[in-house]
Amino acid sequence: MGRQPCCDKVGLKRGPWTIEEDHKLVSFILNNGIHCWRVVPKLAGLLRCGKSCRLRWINYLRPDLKRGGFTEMEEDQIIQLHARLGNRWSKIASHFPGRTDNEIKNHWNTRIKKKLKFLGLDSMNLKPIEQKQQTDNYDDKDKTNHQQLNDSENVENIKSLDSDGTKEMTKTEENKVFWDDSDELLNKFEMLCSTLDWGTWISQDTNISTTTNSVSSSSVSLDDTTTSHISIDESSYFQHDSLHQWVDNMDSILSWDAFNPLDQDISFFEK
DNA sequence: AAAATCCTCAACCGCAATGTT
DNA sequence: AAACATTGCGGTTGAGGATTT
Repeated sequence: MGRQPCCDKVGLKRGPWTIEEDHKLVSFILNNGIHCWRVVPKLAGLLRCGKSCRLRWINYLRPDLKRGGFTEMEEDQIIQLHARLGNRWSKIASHFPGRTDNEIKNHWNTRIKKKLKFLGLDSMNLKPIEQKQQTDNYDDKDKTNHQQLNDSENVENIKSLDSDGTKEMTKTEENKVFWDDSDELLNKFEMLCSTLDWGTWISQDTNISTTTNSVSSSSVSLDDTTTSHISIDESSYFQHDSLHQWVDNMDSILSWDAFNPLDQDISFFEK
C-alpha cells in the first residue's frame, strides 16, 4: 500500500501567507503550544496543511528567530561547517541559534557560492579551481562585482598562502593547487578569511547585510525555562505593524510547558 | 519608460526517518 | 513485525522585486 498524503489538499490554501493567517497561527501556538501539526490548522482555523503551518512557524514566525543578514563571522562559520558536513543544512543550522536551515541553504546557494567562486575556490571542497575556468565562468555582473571588490589582489593571496602563511603551496604543471588533508584545508581557509577583508566586501557587495545586521541582533529573547518572559526589540521584530503591536501588547506569555494541553480537544476532534 | 533579465527567498514537494498502534 | 501516521530534511520552484538593456 502506498503512503497516504500528509493531508487532504482539496480546498487547502497554498502560496504566500497573509497577515491574518500569521496572526491565527502565532496566536494559536503561543496560547496552546504545538502538540500535533496535523491538527494545528484545523484548530487554528486555517485552510492550510500542517506541514505548511510547521514550515511557516519554523522559518518565519518563531519568536526566537534571528532576523537580518548574515554577518561575515557567520558566513565564515557556515563555510567551515559546510566543508565538514556538506549539504546537511539542519546540522549546520544547529550551530546558529535563531537561524533556520532554509535560510542558511538559501544564503549558501545565492551568496556564498558566488563569493567562493570570486575567490577561485570550489564551493564543494574549497579547493582552488583552475584560473581559466574561473575566468570563463564569470558573467558580466560577476566581473563588475569583482572589479568593485578589487579583490584580484586577494585572489593572489589565496594562491600564495601556506599553512604558516609565508610559503607558496605546491603547484602542479596544470597550475592547480592541491590540499590533501581536510583539517589543513579548513585551517588554511580560516587564515584566508582573516587575510581577506570580507566585512568591507560585504558592505560593498550588498548594503542589506550590513544595514539589517545593525538592527537585528537578538531582537527577541524567549526564556522558556520558567514563567516565560519575552522582551521585544521594537526596531526589528515582526515586519507587520499590526502583528508587532499584537505581540507588543501582550502582558505576559506562558511558558511552553505551561500551555494547556490540547490532548482532549485533539482526540475529540479526531473522532 | 518599458521590456527583458537577473536575483532572492518563501514555500512546496517527495522521500526518509521516526513514532505509534 | 507490519502498517500507517507524523515529522524532518534537502532539493527545487516560482513570484515578485531589483537591475540592466
